[in-house]
Amino acid sequence: MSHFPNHSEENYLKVIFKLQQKKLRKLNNIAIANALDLNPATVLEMVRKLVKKNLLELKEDKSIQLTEKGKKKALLTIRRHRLWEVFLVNKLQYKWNEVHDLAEQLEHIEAKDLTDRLETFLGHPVYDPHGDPIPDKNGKIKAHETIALSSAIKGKHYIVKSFADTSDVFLDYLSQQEIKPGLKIKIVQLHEFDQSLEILSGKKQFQLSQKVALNIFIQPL
Amino acid sequence: MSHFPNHSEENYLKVIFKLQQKKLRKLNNIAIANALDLNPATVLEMVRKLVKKNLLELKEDKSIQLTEKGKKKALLTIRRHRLWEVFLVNKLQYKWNEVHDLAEQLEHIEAKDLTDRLETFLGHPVYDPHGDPIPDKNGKIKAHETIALSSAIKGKHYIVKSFADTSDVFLDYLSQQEIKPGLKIKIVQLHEFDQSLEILSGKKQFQLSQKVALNIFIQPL
DNA sequence: CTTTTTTATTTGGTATGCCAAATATTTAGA
DNA sequence: TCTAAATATTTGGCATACCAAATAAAAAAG
Repeated sequence: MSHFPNHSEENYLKVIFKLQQKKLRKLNNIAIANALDLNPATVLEMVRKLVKKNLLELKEDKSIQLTEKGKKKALLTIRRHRLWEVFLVNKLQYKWNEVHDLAEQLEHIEAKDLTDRLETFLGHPVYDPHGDPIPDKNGKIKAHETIALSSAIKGKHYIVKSFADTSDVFLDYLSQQEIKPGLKIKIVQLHEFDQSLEILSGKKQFQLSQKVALNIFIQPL
Repeated sequence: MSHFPNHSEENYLKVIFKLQQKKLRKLNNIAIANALDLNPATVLEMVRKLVKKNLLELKEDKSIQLTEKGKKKALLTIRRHRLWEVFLVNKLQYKWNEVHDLAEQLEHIEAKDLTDRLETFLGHPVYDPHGDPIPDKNGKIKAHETIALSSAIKGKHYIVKSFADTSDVFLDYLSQQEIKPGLKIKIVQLHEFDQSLEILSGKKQFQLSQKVALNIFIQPL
């Protein structure tokens, strides 16, 4: 039996998709290595393999890009990930900040129909518990018109939609502060000195660092 | 990320447990190799590794046996497998004969609480869709001294232990009637005509069809 | 334009889990 | 008991997916 060769491959594609979205300069091996916590030599090997499989391509400037095929594969993995997250939160009563790692395992399970059945069972959810949109069965994703909290305007009202960072530490922090998708906030004060902001939600007012604000996506209300 | 080393190991333990149950003479490498469709040399290697890990032991006659530790691990894997099968059939509407391979993948997923949450979500099923009993969280398979409610005796007191049918419709029905494990009941009346029964629980009295009674397991109080 | 730093690549190595084929050992049949 | 068949074991190899360390090449800085 082949040893779940899709796991590694899918993780690479998913990470590359996410890095591409961030549009940080040109995407290189080291960025991928950092994101996956791997050695650059390892990444190089895999990138070559994925190029051979027509899932990645190298542009003239040597930056790494997903092909259409690779992008679709990445999006279908993301789809599975997000649907499982919905399952874990809505059905198994996990907290929204606890499910990432578990979904990371479940996303690689492949079986005829599984994802679509899961989607049906969950009632065709459009967003996962972190507020991120769930790609459809063709890998199409609804682009939501969110902005980073760090670029919010003083005095305006917003609704929290989703988060850029999915690490445990960040999600724990958010859950401690009771910040979650759907939270309605008002920007009370912007501090130029350290780019931190003061925010009002209901009667609770709190201050967020720039680092945090960069990782929270909001929409104007 | 560790490379899911538990997959192989768990498959060996599970298969060995099942072969042991069949009590075919003494269990040897070739039997395991056949069951897993592997080369005997491969099995030998793994058996040695599992002996080193105190999951298997070799008896004087060189037959392969699970240790207590190994047996427990096997049973917990079987538990996960069977619970996922229930999920796939009852929630995702797969047919009972379609789910084995998929459950084979799901059973290896490990996360704090996952199995117990799944069990709760599924309504503490006692049998999987194939009619096999599901081990509890300690790896114990209930050698049940329960009887079906349909064979209860008039006037006696019982406690509801489990259910044979774990389908949504049945579980919904039970929850409407507020019947769940732990409920104490008294048999008020047996109707010979249709084999239905009248039951008293606290101050609430209700009638259950034979079909329902066949699917409820009870113990004398 | 040269030096330094960063990035890419090569090389040799690891672990897991698998294989086929050769050899040794055990068991059982005659 | 001797031999044939079954089983166990050894040996050398393969693929995947990783690594560290050395080297080469490219990019940035001076």
